Amino acid sequence: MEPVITRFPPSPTGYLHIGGARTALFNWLFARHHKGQFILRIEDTDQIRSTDESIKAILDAMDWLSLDWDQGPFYQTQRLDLYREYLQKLIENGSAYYCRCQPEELEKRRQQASAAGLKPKYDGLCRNLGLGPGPDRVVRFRTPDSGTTVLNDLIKGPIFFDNSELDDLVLQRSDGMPTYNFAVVVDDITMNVTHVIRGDDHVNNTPRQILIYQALGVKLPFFGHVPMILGQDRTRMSKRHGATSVMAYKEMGYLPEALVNYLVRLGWSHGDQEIFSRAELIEKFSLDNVGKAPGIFDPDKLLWLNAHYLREKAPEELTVLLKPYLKSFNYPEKPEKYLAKAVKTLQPRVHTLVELAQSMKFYLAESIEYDPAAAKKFLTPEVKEAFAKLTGAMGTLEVFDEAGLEQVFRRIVVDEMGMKLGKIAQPVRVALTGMTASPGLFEVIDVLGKDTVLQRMKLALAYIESR
RNA sequence: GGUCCCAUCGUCUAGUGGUCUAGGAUAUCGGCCUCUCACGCCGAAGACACGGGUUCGAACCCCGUUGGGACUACCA
Repeated sequence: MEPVITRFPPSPTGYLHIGGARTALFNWLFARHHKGQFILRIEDTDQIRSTDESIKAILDAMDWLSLDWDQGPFYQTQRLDLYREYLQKLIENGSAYYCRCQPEELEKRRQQASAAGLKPKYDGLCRNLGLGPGPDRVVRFRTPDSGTTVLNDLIKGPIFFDNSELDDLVLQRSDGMPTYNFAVVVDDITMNVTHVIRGDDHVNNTPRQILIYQALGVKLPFFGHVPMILGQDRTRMSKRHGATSVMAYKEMGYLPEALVNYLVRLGWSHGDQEIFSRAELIEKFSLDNVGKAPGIFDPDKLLWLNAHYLREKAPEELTVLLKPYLKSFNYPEKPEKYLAKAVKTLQPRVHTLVELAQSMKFYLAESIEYDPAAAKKFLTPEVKEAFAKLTGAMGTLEVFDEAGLEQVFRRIVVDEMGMKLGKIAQPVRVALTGMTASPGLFEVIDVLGKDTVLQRMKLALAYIESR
């Protein structure tokens, strides 16, 4: 069995989007599963729209997702000789011909044709003129006008196309650049690609490509067309459906493993399993379990997965990842150990790194602000006595840890004062965090440390006095 | 318009003729846990688009209808 070779061929006309990332991922997984190779190829033959920034953005995103390639990146603009060589073969064997029709005329004739109720395909004007090269001339493929082309799709099964429906597509533009359908074929042939896995928006291109393979007398690769990812309104994902750029998810505080897990499960499944490690993915991924129906991108489920992976991370590791996000909030610097301890208490309560950074505020800021409603409700004269006693008791504590703290609280509040712990926990929480929702009270006290806790308790006492 | 693809809870999906009074996940709602909020646990509600066949028997096979999507460039 020949080794599997897959490829991901983005065109550098923008950032890597969610759909492209999934295609890349499927190709990567398929190659890794079969212990084959994964190629990265930059399809930059559209010189007007291709940019270096886009190339960098795509590479960055691939890197963030840990999708490494074994060959490339190859650039089509550096392979022009190859396309010319293959084009010559087609011209020589009569499968391609020069055409001098100009874009404007073509457009006009297309409109006339559809006005007359005909297919707006190329009318074959230059087909048998025997034209040679010349300025403003393109090379077209001579599509058979009868017969059927079969695409045996790995995902969708056999699909039949009448060749008469296809027209004579342009192979080489008047500027000498190959067009997509031609360059892909030449590249996939010369790179020995065995499996072409791509979005099913390419299904209709495939018969044209198959015809080119055949005209070249070359063996076909396997094709697998993956259904598209749709937005909430069931149309193709685009900017108006929210963030579509992979890197935008990084900025929003998502973990690459969450995005990968989400993307792979959108269109592929393995029984009832939802969570997959990278190793499991490689082991279990198969085209057989890729569905045929398009999927709608569901931000809620992604968020859930992200929260899941956030919870799984070791606090120290998460702290490292959190640093850049913390920075954007301009908090005072704190030691790594302190950060990790604080992170640990917040981990199960947040969904993104941004949310985590945001919720670190009461641990990091010099002073806290009371939520007005919370202060009004909980920082009242009736907790004064308890606050005073608690502050005093905590001040004398030798070991300032969770268990000891809880003991002190229970002794004073429950035993001595005969109150329910809950009655006093909320006010203390407000005094320490400014909010009514936070990690466990004793965890918070433990992380904050004696000095800060006593200081904030005294501040709260003063606040109560002043109202 | 033409060509092609698709169709199970709101969403992602399991399901490949009988085990389906259709399973899981997410989202929603309720309860438990509890110092709050989360996490976690338990529970509720929620789907085979429709119509014909084939068959002893269809979510599963066939046809049609409807609905949705993609493509229809000297873009990829």
